[in-house]
Amino acid sequence: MVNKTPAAKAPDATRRNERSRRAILDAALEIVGEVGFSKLTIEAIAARAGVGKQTIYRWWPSKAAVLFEACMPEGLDPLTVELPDTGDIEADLKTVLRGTVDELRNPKLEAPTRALSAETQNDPELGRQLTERILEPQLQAYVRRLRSAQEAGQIAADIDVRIAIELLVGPLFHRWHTRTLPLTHEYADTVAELALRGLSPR
Amino acid sequence: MVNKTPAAKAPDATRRNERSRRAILDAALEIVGEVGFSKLTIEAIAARAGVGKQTIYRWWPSKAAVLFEACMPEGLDPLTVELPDTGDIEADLKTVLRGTVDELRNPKLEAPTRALSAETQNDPELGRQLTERILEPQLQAYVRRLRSAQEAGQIAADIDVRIAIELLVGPLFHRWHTRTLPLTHEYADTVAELALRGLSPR
DNA sequence: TTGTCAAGACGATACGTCTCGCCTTCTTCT
DNA sequence: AGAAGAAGGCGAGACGTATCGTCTTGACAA
Repeated sequence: MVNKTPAAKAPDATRRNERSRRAILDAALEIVGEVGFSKLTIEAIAARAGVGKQTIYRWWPSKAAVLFEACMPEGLDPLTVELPDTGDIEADLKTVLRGTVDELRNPKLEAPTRALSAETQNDPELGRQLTERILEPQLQAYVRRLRSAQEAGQIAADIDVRIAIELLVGPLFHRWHTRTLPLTHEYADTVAELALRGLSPR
Repeated sequence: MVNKTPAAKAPDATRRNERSRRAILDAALEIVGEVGFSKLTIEAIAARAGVGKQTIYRWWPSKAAVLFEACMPEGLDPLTVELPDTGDIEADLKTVLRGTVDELRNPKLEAPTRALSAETQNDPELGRQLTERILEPQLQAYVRRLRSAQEAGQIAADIDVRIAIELLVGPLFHRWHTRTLPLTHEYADTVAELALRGLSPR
């Protein structure tokens, strides 16, 4: 048996229409920015993209999956994600965390990003894919940079770098999720300073 | 003008049926636990609660609002939320963070909690209410406990306690949101230790 | 008398499946 | 090589179902 469900014949990806694919992704991004995720419907995407509904259902399992692909950087090799390494771990982390703040505050990305973040709570499989294809490559870049800092003696050698990462980015995402206080560069700097103080050798 | 929309006449809360209210909240919790938030419908709640749909629409603006009220502790005075203070800030924080981990891992609460967390991303007004009535009272308890630690010289006096809190709970919620690594008591302890190391006086 | 209540009818909307020609691409036959 | 199918994605939209939020009815309680 080839397919999990014998009735489900997989579509032939080699015959796929790239123009339609792009039109769908662009339409989804436009609409979610205009009216929000709850009013983003498959029918509206199809209408704006000038596409049949079946063309969407054929290639994506949900509107969240469409939005996910629409947010994916296209030709970007995940392995190219790299953090700066000037030798000064504090300066480098501040640079990166400030960049994260800028991305989270980017008005063009906010609607789809929040929609996807929300959707991962109720759709663990989507969350798994998002983690694997977007989050994990970035975390691996952190891992490499923090190991480098450990070898330089700037971070205690016995610290689990995965936990170190969460100490750095957790507070930023928490503030973004809860919208309690403004997410600023100053905040990123303070978090970097305090976290590094906790991570440095005694 | 009394109402924002003249046509909207406010219902008379004094004549409200408490039995129906409880049946609705209980039904909502049951259903979201069984089939998830996306399949939680107003019609299903009304049917299971033995209630007319209008009785739900009359008192709540959305299914998320119903779930929110269903998750609210009933007779609990928010001011009574208090963190332990044994004088040992590290031990106390570990106790509290372990409790948070236990709550986040509680199978009965997981479905509604994730659903509400997701909904706050796309509904800022709901997020505001959830922050005000659930999150903020707990944060205030943290503020009091951390100020006490500052007075005892266990935490640097020049640190913004709001940021200190985010350093403590941010990593926990980040792991809960992303489901990357297991959320355990050991993790809570490590976060408390590392964060406190960053917060302690130099 | 007034207003909530349970029940459910109602039109609107979006769902996901399907059917229909149209068109492109690949295969086969002369 | 060129013509004639064969296969399958495509745009369009009809279809039945589900849920939406509003509205109506009659019972009941304050």
